[in-house]
Amino acid sequence: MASETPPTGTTKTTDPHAGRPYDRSGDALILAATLDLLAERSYERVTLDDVAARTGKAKTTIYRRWATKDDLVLAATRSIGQPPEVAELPDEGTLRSDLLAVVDSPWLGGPARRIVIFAGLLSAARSSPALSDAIRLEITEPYVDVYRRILERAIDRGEIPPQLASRVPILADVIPAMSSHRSSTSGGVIHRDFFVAVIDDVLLPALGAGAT
Amino acid sequence: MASETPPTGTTKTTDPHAGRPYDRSGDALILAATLDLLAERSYERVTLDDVAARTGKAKTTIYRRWATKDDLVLAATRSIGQPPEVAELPDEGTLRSDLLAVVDSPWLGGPARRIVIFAGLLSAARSSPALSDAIRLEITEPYVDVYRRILERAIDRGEIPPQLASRVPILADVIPAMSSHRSSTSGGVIHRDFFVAVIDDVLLPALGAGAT
DNA sequence: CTATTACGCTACTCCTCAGTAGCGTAATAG
DNA sequence: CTATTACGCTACTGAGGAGTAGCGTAATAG
Repeated sequence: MASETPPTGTTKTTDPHAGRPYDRSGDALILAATLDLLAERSYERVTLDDVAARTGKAKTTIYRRWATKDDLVLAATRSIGQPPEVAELPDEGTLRSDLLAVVDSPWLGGPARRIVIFAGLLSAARSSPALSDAIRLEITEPYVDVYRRILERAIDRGEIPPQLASRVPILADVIPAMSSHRSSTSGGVIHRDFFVAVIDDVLLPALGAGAT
Repeated sequence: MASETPPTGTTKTTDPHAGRPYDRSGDALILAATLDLLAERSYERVTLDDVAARTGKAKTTIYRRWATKDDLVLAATRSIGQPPEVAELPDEGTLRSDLLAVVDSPWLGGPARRIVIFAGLLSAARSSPALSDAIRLEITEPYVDVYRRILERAIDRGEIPPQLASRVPILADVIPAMSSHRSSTSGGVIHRDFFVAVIDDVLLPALGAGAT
């Protein structure tokens, strides 16, 4: 079922490869265009003809790589990978600057585009449980986890009193939740001011850090 | 365009009404079923055949009232009306109990169903700007406004220091944002504990009210 | 009673879209 | 060179779903 990578390049059934080779360079292009379209319209309104038109590839070529639309979207999801902050947690010295570092991360093209892509993935998640699981496990959970780890490290550093540790799990959700909600209700672009306000007016005060 | 109420009952073109009258009782049933379906699947996956099947009405009957699917969903949105708290702000004495009163409101069948209906409306909002505007103006904004007014009244009562007034607009969004996000990511039902945690671990501490 | 209008039903049209078939051509291996 | 396999293209199938036509029947007014 999961036919993401048809020929492995080695150990083919008959012949390693004779004939014209796969144009691997096109794959990234197709997956990126799929994500872009998903960010623009909802999952159900993205057609494979759209993807073909935008990439200049033939629809049949796309189907030669991914058997179904769901497979394509799944592969596009997987192509995102995890946020770089998972591998290397930002360490700017203070909790506030650490949070801003995650907000300002260029991952997925920066905050504005990142939010919109998340919204697109969210619409896709409603269409298939497999897709939903993949998005949750590979994208949203690791991302929220970055915030969680940053908050916990602030406790370790003594920046936050340890008795507030129980609030960390729910507070780690605040920035993603607020920005997703803002994006989906107010339709337009989200400015950096909004993220700053969430941090300064919600998150940090909830940790007793702001000037109450 | 807005053909919500075909015959006004008075001042018809030809005749006030001769013949079999409209079955008005069916309208509420149809709109309610539309909302239910919208809560179950996304907008694009709700078909008028579904609505017809669930209500026992004929699809043609539905089309005699609402010209298009969008008109039907728009009417269903309008049928929700505003939360009762808009007309009468809960006054339980403390900010915390006021917030819980809104959370526990039976509006739209209580918190669990309310959140799910909101999610359905959100998916509909992506399909038409007119629908999006109606949902925002008539549902989400009045609802958030209830939280805003409750917070402001807490300032008036001296429960919150007035210099935190600038935080109120963004804090009014916290409960709707967190619950929508939780609902759309974790798929399942939302328990009351979650709302309580948002209030006790996020909202109230951000106002300097919790035991920091 | 007749006239009128709504209802339910079946069957249809039209369109979009996922996925496929087949062909001519481009790129590689040997 | 030939053999092989991928590509782009056009054209197609088939399903699903919005919206419509027409008919027989139910409910009202007069």
